[in-house]
Amino acid sequence: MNEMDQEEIAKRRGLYFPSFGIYGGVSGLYDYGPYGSRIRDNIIRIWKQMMLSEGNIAEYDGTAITQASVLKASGHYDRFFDYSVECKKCHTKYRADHLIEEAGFEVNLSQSWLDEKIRELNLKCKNCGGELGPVQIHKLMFHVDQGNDQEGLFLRPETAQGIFINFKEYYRFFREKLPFAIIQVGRGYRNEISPRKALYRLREFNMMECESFFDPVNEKWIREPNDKEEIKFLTNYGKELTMSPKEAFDKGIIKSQPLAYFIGKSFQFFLRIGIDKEKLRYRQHKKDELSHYSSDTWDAEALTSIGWIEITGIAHRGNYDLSRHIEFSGRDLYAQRTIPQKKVYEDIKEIDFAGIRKKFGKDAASLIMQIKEGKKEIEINGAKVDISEFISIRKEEKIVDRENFIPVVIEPSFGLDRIIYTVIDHNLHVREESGYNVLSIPREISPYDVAVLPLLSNDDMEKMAIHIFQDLLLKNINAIYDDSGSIGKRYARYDEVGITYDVTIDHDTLKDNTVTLRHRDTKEQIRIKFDEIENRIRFYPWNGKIN
RNA sequence: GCGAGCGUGGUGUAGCCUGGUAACACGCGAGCUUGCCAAGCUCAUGCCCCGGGUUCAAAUCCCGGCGCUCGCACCA
Repeated sequence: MNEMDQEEIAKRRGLYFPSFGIYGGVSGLYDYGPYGSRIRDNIIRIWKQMMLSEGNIAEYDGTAITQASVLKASGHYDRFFDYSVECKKCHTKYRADHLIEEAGFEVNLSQSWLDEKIRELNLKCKNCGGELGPVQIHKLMFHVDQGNDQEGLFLRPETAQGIFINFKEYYRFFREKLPFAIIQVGRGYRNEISPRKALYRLREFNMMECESFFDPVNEKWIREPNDKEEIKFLTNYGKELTMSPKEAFDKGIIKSQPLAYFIGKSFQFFLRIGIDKEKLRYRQHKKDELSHYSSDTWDAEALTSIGWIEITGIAHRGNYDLSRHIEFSGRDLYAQRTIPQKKVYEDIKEIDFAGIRKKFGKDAASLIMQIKEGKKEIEINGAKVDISEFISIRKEEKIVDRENFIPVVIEPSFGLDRIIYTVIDHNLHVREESGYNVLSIPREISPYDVAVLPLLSNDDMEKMAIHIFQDLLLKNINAIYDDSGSIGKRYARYDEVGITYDVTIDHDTLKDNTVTLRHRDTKEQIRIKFDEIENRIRFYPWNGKIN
């Protein structure tokens, strides 16, 4: 299936389409239509269900509008600018900060500094030796004008930060035991310079993120990594390996147990929603490719008609985020671990308030305040006063069996839109015999459970079909009804948007309440009583094969 | 942001060079066909990205804007 086919079908069939179409659209913004929205929701539902079924994962839902101070702590505020220079002669573009780094200098991220440094070092175009133009700035975060934060507000460039900020809420929720994880499904916003390729690079996009927290001395998830599935790995040395995540961890290819665990988990998720495992690999980031905070990152990449694309990143973020938020907010975002009991002696300062009051009278209040502030030199009206006789230090014995630490984080982060693109790419086929399209996505993510179709458009059959349609709706089955055009045309219509089953009402239905159940992939049909439909599409879904 | 190409019914395209009634296929709708895999027939619906200019006349030529595709760069 080539790239244009997907976009054409997506537009024509209501999977997704450019936003604000009647006004010409805005690049990098796409809407999901009637079928696309349902596929998307089904994928989210499965993902949440798989994650929450771990038992020690809880859900979070934060706002997209974010205080500048959060993004200063996270590092986005400083790093979400691109500084570029362009060669005046051959128009090759460079990152200004990269040029200076390559010249061996520490970079100070300000536009004027970069500009001056390039002149000072007399840097030239690497391509043609031409003179470089002025340093240009590109803001990669959307700014929201307003808010009481002096810097204004921003749309979040990732959903993760809200989770880190609320770490303590969840730490309490999990009764102060690690490991646990927090998931969030939501939108992120990046002001891409040139969004491209439909759902591949968007300005507003859907993410499904999971932040899992560990004690660094016991970095271990509650379950073992998958040892059943053979997965293709591409290491940062460029070596290709095929093995299970468990084996990859045991052999030290993946250094972190939870990282291996979530690779396995994500793999099972991908298979379940219909991604082709032959077109899936996990590629380790090279040293120079790693984010500023990460010591190891593996990207799940899918081979699609636009090449290998990153659909999920599983990153070891260390304790970067929490330690930054501790530093910037001054708040306690520590976890605690139990340690062997030990005795600690603490100095307790005892102050003889009565004695001070007796000696200094009305000046006592000022003195006591100064003592409490911890001042070394106590004075009254500029004159030093000796108050040592009123202060005594007492040693107190204390038993300590807990200590603070900053948890480390493993983050699997799923790019939902790219995943949807990949699922469609991997499942959209052209029927050889007819040349028509079939979207063979798994039943679980089908936009509707079933299409209800009268064979003929006559009153009796339509009446019966609508009756069956209503009955299915009452059973909470997502059914869609259609009596337009010929039966073959309708089958083709629903095959193309991935609906797995069609129920057809024909002459026999009127006589004996049976219908035919057709399967999208095999085009086979079986005849069943209409009150068995639910059973055969929900509880014991028919696989489309006739014995 | 630069360079190149492009923007015509719901979708895919022709027409543009050489200005003069906008075309084809599919789709969608109504009907006939009583038919199980986009069948056929009849009828109907519906389009020149936006703004300005040139001209008697602009889908067509010119300018600007917006958008798309590819390449460069970017992808934190």
